[in-house]
Amino acid sequence: MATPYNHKSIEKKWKKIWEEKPINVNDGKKEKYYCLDMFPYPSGNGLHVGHWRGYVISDVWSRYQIMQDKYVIHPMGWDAFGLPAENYAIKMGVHPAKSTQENVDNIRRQIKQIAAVYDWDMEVNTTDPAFYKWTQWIFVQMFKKGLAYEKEMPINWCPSCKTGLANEEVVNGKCERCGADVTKKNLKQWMLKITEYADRLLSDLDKLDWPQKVKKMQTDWIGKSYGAEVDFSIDGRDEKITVYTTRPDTLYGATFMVLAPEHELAKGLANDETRSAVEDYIYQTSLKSSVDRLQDKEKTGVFTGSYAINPLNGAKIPIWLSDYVLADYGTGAIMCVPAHDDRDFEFAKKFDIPIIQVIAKDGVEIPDMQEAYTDAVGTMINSGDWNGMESAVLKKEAPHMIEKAGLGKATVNYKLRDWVFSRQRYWGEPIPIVHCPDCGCVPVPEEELPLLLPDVESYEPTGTGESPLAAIDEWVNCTCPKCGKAAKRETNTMPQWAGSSWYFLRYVDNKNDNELVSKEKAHKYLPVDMYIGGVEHAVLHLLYARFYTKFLYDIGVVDFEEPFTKLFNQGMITGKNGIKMSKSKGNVVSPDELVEDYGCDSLRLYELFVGPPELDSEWDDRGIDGVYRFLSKLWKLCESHKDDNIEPTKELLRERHLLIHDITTRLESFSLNTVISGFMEHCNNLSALGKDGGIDKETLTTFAVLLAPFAPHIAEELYEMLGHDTSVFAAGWPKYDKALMEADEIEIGVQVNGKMRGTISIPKDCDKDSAIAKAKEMLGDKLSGNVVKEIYVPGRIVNIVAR
RNA sequence: GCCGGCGUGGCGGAAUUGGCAGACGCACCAGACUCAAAAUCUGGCGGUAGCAAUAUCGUAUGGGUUCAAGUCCCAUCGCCGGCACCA
Repeated sequence: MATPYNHKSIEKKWKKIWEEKPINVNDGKKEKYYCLDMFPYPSGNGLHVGHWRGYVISDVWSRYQIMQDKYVIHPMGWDAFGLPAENYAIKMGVHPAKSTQENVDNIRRQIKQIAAVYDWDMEVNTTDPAFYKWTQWIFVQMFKKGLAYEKEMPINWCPSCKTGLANEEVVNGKCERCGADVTKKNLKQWMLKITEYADRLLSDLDKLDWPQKVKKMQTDWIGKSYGAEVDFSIDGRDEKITVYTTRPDTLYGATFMVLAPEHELAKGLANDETRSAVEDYIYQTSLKSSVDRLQDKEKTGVFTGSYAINPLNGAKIPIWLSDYVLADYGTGAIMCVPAHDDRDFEFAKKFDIPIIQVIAKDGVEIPDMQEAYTDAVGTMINSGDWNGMESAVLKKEAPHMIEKAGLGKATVNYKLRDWVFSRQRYWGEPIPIVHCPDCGCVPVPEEELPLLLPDVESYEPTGTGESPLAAIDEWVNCTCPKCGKAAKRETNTMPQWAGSSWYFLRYVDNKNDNELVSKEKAHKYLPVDMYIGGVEHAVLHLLYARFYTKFLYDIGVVDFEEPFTKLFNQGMITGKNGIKMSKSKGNVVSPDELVEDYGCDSLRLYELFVGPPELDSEWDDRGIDGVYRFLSKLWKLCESHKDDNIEPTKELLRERHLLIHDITTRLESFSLNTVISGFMEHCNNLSALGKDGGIDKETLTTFAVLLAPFAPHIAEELYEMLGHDTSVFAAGWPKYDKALMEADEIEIGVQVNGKMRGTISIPKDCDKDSAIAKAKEMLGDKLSGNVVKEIYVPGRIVNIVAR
């Protein structure tokens, strides 16, 4: 009696068995493999099919490693502090601790449906005091090393989220979280000196097996450039202004200088005549949001009334202020060479400033210049001693020449800025610092950590730049740990990235009260071998986590400098027409019903089958029927196998080894969508081959074993049905034999002048003459004219060139 | 503006990296089973011409290299992503 494929009973059965007898065991001898998902923040909406994809990919990969006899570390946790969680709680009118807990429970339930081999004993939650004790501890260590410092400066401010933001959180002048226009606000902030690690963060990218795209994004974000700082004296004054330039070769062409309006000397350079205009310009600039400042296409500026002296030739050049110069990059002041820089050219044209060419393009000065010549290609002119030199050579040598002459120094600059680390919000780790009137900033003693986030009724953001914690007197008022005098606590909290910058270290030792992670376990189980998640964290989380890891390496906590050896970015699953799934668009597909109707195995396969895992894919519910039919077909094929004594035919044996080969090579290269199509194709082939004599047990068993990482429940069931009494995951990964994959007779294409004209069947090791002869025989009178050339590529093609 | 990536049937997508374009699946069409439908099974499914064998065109567009190009080179168009006054 044939029974149809019943996903419900099969999946229920094997979930229970795995719970009783886990398939992933640490016997202390096996090689470890750490496969990590980017942990989710517990949103109130639960998971949709897009979230599933990443978890299915990582689970397939983990199960494959288990079948390679490795002990796989595959943990899951919750990034539960931060803005999204807090905003959700405000909306629902509950305390974030409560809503976060509920959301975690719901998502954990959904993730368990995936039937992933997560080790739930390793679970972490960034809002757990036993966890954030160490988030705070790391901050204290950074403070002690001078890497965490306080600074008052204009920072990015999101008026909607009512908090300061890091540079990385501002996307096109808008808040990364809510999309509101970011403004500037002058606030005293905690900063982390990530710039101290800029060079290592850049150079160590070479060591990583990461997508080129992500490496490039980090490289660009760090933005290293080589150049020179050049000192210009101010005419009639003692002060000097230092500018940064990457084109010191064009120094003779500087015809003016521009300072950022925020530059400390800006105001002082004005004279009685220019003072009101200068002060007005500085004031107007301060009102502009970063969006306005970005979008202003027309250059604006004001002449200060002062002049700088070009150190090379003593030329007097006017000093201007303009908001196209950034205060926080380089020195906040630039020398302007309009002939060889687009922005300077535009500015010079608008304000009628002279343009002096110093590089002769193709050996001549450009007559009637309409745009700047920005290439460093050509011979120097109008440049005193430098005349006749090659610009490209001079560009490299000039910084050292300038340094030697005492006019400045060769220097390197980065676009990367220090990390604004304070948030004026409630739902985050309190920064463990006490402000003492006598001792200044004093860290909370390590034995007093964690510094608990006080439980309060009202936690909504104030919008004033003060944290909600500032209103809780009994928490704020404390005594200085150093001198015992009355003092006040720091009231800002940490950004969401604080916990996610190191959580992957904690999984392997999540109950350790004495250390962030024991040296032994860190050495044994880390770093992460495979990290899987969306590309949206390319410069945020991934840069911060690398920074934290390098710091922890420097203070001896871990013995590796890079946290994630290999990175895989899965593409997004979108709704119809590539529209991002969202509740407001009403195009969210929940996995819950699909699991109910088709089963976890089918949904797992379909998540992979929709498209290449690294690309975005549009979700279409109808397609899941295809994978369900495939599983049903396979089920029937195995169920109809009754005779274990069937010997495989040569064709079946070949099919078996081709199957192993195809699945293994495609899985190894992460081409998971073609793994699934490969299963379907070979299932169809087997079905055809087995029509007469049936299929041998070994071939069907091999199919079940290969399918195990992808559709684990049905694989176990089929494996058992075929008469095996151990788990399919203990079967070991099948090996293919190349010799058995080859057929004796192969079919190859025959072309005449490169056009397909038919096929011939020849022995696999057929020599050229016989192949050509056979091809000509097949072609008959289709071949006309004189044969000029005969091409035979064994196993591929015959091409006859005739005129 | 600069830097990446991509462009293949009605749709999602394959193509051993230069060697039979459209695997696999969805949708669709026809047939079988059925009183009927669903499910299932069998077959078909890029365009044009033809009853057909077959011919011919065809991987965004135009050129090139090659015995052979979806794949390599040059130019153009379109879409997506990143950065965006970083001197």
